[in-house]
Amino acid sequence: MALNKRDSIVASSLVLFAERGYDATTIPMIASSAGVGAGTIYRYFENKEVLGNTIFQEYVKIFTNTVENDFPYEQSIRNQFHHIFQSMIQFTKEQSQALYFIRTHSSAHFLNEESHTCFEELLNLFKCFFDSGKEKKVIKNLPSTALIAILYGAFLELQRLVRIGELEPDTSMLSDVEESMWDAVRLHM
Amino acid sequence: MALNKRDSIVASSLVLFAERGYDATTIPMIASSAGVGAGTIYRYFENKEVLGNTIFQEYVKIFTNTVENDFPYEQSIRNQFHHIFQSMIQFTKEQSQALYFIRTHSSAHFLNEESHTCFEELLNLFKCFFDSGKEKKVIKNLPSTALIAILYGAFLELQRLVRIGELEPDTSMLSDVEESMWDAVRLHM
Amino acid sequence: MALNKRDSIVASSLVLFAERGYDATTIPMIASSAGVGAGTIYRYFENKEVLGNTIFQEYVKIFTNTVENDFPYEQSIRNQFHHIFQSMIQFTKEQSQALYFIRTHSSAHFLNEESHTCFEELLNLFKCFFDSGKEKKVIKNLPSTALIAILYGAFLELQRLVRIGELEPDTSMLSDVEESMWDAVRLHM
Amino acid sequence: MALNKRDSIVASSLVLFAERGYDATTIPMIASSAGVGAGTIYRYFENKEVLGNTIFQEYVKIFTNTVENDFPYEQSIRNQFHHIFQSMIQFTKEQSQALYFIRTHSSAHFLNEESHTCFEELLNLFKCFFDSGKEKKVIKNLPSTALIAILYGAFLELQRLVRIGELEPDTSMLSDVEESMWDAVRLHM
DNA sequence: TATGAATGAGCCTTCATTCAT
DNA sequence: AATGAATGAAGGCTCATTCAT
Repeated sequence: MALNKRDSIVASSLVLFAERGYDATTIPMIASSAGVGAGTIYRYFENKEVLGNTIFQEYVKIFTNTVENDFPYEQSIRNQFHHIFQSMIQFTKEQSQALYFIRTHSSAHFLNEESHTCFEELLNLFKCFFDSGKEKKVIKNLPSTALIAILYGAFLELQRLVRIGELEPDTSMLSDVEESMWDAVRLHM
Repeated sequence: MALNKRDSIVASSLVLFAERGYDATTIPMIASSAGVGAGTIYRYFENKEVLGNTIFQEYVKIFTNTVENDFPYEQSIRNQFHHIFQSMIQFTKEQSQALYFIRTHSSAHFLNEESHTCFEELLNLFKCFFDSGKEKKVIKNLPSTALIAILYGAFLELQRLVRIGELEPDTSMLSDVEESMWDAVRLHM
Repeated sequence: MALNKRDSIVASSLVLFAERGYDATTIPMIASSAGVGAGTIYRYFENKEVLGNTIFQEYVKIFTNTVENDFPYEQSIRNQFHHIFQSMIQFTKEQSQALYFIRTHSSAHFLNEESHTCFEELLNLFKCFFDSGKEKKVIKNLPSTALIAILYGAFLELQRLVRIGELEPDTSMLSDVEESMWDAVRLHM
Repeated sequence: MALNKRDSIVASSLVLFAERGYDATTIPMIASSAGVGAGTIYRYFENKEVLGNTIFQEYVKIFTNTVENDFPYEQSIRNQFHHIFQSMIQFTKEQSQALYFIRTHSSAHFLNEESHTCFEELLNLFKCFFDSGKEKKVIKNLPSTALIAILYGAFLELQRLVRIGELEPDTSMLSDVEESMWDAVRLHM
């Protein structure tokens, strides 16, 4: 926790935004949780809205990078799906609060154009994957947005369970879940 | 809209809570939208928190009832799944705002014990279904909480797309989605 | 002091703005001086800036009306001057703080276009008078803005003395001052 | 502008206080305008209030000295008046911001006893002049405070016009103004 | 000596809640 | 029972002031 002040503010904000939501989180809460004065926050972020957008974009980008990193474009759709699923798990592990924050705020009123674009880019990654999968007749012929919703929605809800301690994310369970979600999107012949 | 005042307040609150979120909705907003004086709301609800919890519980119960109603306990797991899926769609159609409100507020900071219990009961319905399905070797051997998360999470995310107009909920698409989600949870032999 | 709330707020604001200046006067100060809650001020004025502008315009208009009222256009320049001087004295008596507030804030940073226009109209009254006086060769041939400055500036400073109790505004002194100021602007042949 | 730091702070403060007013001028503004760190200001002035008072007194004293300097005690009242008027013009020219600052802050809330005394001393100069003039039956028999108000008030208002560019301070206009103000205070027989 | 990051008191403003009507 | 004017606690934010470097 003994990071520099900016990181400390970001970390505390993320946790509070995830736990209570942006609107129910006050600047004094963030300040005290980050161990800084309320005024200090304004040395790093113009205002609360900018803070919210910055954090949103920062973590969406980390998520996007996690998925994009070493993406096995040359391999089978199933392997690509495996990569995506593993990326989601890895991001969840490293940034347990971040994914939940992104989920609960991806259409929040305070998000600006840039944040939306940033989020679209993430979704676009998934879209490309599903489109190529549909082309190869490996993925169900549902709208890509729907396929993303199924994968992303299910994953987020699972992640919520892990967060609140209702689900133990051991390897075997995770691989079962991966199989379940693959079953959901793949074309059964 | 000429309901009695209480219902009018509940209806208006639901819409506003769904559209703007609980924290960003003010009592005067609700009052003016419900066509009553601000003070009147306090004749029916002790305070904003009670109002929020009441609405949450009310609609979760309606959802629960929709699923429980005419539940085909005697029929196949697949038929039971169909019933559940149809119930979700029906509830979505009838109470388009309600499901979104429940989704976005199911772990809101203002919810009290009773609200959480109420929500657990809804999830428990699904749990029972999945448990019996697993027993009969028709449903994947994943924790029921995980299966619920997959079904519920995916459905909610899809519903969000419909809400924002990104997805057209025609019959054929819906039946494809049902199939996809059944694929996700059923045991493939 | 038992006026309605709006008037009470206006009256208190005027006194405080005059005594401490707009920037050094806080909303809580006004509220407590007016005997209302801080929030109440915002039922009557959108914000502090609007409050400042409203008061400025309100009193400038009263001043303007005081001067315009029964203006003896048909009479001699000297009589017109007498009317103007008497109007200033009357306004000062009735609204002792107002003139000082106007003086100290007539180029304040918070004034909007409308306030400036309103003030220009007041100055224009004087300008017209001096212009007609110059035409008739009764008033010195100085720019009207300068003549206004001399009359208005001197009067304001005198009024300040009365306010702080350094000068007793009895009739004979006032008529001497009027004579002095008339001497300042009239053309001596 | 490469003065020592103290002078640089004083000069910058004067300009900002004159332009924006004491209350609307922040310490960081002064610091950046003076090219020093914000903390440095506190090496030279205990706090903002002390800074304000110091500057007020400093410039009032310069004004006083300008008037006192080479005062023609031996000459006629008219000549003395000319000296005073010329001093005011000279001070205005050299310290254009200072006179405006003094004018707009001469009864500011932050001024302490010493500042008021200092200002009184300036006024006292004028008082002595008018008293001796009245004794010699050259000046109107008005209270000296009133005569000062007329001279000083008119002059300040004129100076404001020059400042905002509404009046061109050429020699002929200035001598007309001097004549006008002399007419205001002198005894007409 | 000089700095500017950090602080927190206090500002303006909003809004849940009360209460006289 | 219903209202909405009034309230004041609390939020976001600014800025005079301090202090470690």
